[in-house]
Amino acid sequence: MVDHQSAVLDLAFGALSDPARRAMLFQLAKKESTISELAEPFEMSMAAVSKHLIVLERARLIIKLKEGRNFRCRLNPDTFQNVSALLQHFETFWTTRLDSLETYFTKKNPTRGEPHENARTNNNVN
Amino acid sequence: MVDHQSAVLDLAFGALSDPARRAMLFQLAKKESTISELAEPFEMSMAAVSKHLIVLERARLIIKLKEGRNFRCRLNPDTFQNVSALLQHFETFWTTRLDSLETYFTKKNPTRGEPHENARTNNNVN
DNA sequence: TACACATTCAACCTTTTGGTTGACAATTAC
DNA sequence: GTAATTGTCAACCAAAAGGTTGAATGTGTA
Repeated sequence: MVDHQSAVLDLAFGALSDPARRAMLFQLAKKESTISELAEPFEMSMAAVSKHLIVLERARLIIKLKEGRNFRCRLNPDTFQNVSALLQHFETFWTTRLDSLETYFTKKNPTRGEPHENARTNNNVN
Repeated sequence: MVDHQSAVLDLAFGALSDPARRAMLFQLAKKESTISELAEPFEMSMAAVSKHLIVLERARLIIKLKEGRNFRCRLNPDTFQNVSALLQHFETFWTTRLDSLETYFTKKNPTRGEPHENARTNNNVN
C-alpha cells in the first residue's frame, strides 16, 4: 500500500511539474472547461494538449466527463488534498524538530558548534 | 516574476516526483544527514545519490552545508511552504466555487442538469 | 608524505517526456 | 448522406531523466 501510494504521488508531482499543465489546472480552478477551451491559450497542437490532460487524468488531478463530442474537465480536489497533506507533513516534521531542539538548547549547553545557525531565516525563495 | 516563480515550481514538483528523492526528504525530516548516510538505504551508486541531492538542492528543497569532507544536508522548509501554499490555492479555488454554486442552487433552480454530482465524494485515492 | 574517505565530474547508455504530423472514430450540423 | 468538429491514436523525433563506471578533487588521518 505504501508502494501504491508512492506511485500515486509520483504521478501527481510529475504532472504538477509542467507549467502548461499547471496553467490548465488554474484554468480549471476558475471554470470547468472542454479540452478545446483548455487548448486555446497554447500554441501547441491539440494532440499535445490531449496528452497533457491524459497525464493530469492518470494522476487523478482532473476528471474528464464525456458530453456529446466534448469532454468536460474538472479538478479532482481529493488528490490536491492528499498531495498538500504530504507537504504539510514535511513542514510538521520540521517545526517539531526545531521546537524540540529549541527546548534542548534552553535546558542544556550545546556541545557541537552552532548546529542550526540561520534556521528559518533563509528565505531566498526566488 | 511569474515566470521565475513558475521555474521554481517546475524544479520543486519535478524533484518531488521521484520516490527515492521523497524518501531522502523523509529521512531529512527525521534527522539531518550526510550524503553517505542518505545513500545507505539505497542500492544505487553514490554518484546517483549525489545527483538526486543536487536535484533537491537546485529545487531549494534542501540545503547542503560543507563540514570537513562531508556535506550535512537539511530540509529547507520555506520551499515546502511555498509549494504547499500553491496546492491549497487550488483547494481554495475549488471550495470557493463549490460554495458559490451551492448558494446559487439553494436560491434558484438549476437550469443545467446536475452540474456537480458526486463532487467531493469521489474519494478513490488509491 | 602517503593513504583513505566523501563527494562530484565526465562519458556513456537506456527509458521517459513533450512535442510534431497525419490518420481515424465519434458526434453534431447542414 | 455528407461535411465539419472534437478528441485520440500511431509513428516518429529531440531532449531530458536516471542510472552506470571510472577518474578526479578535496579533506582528514597515520
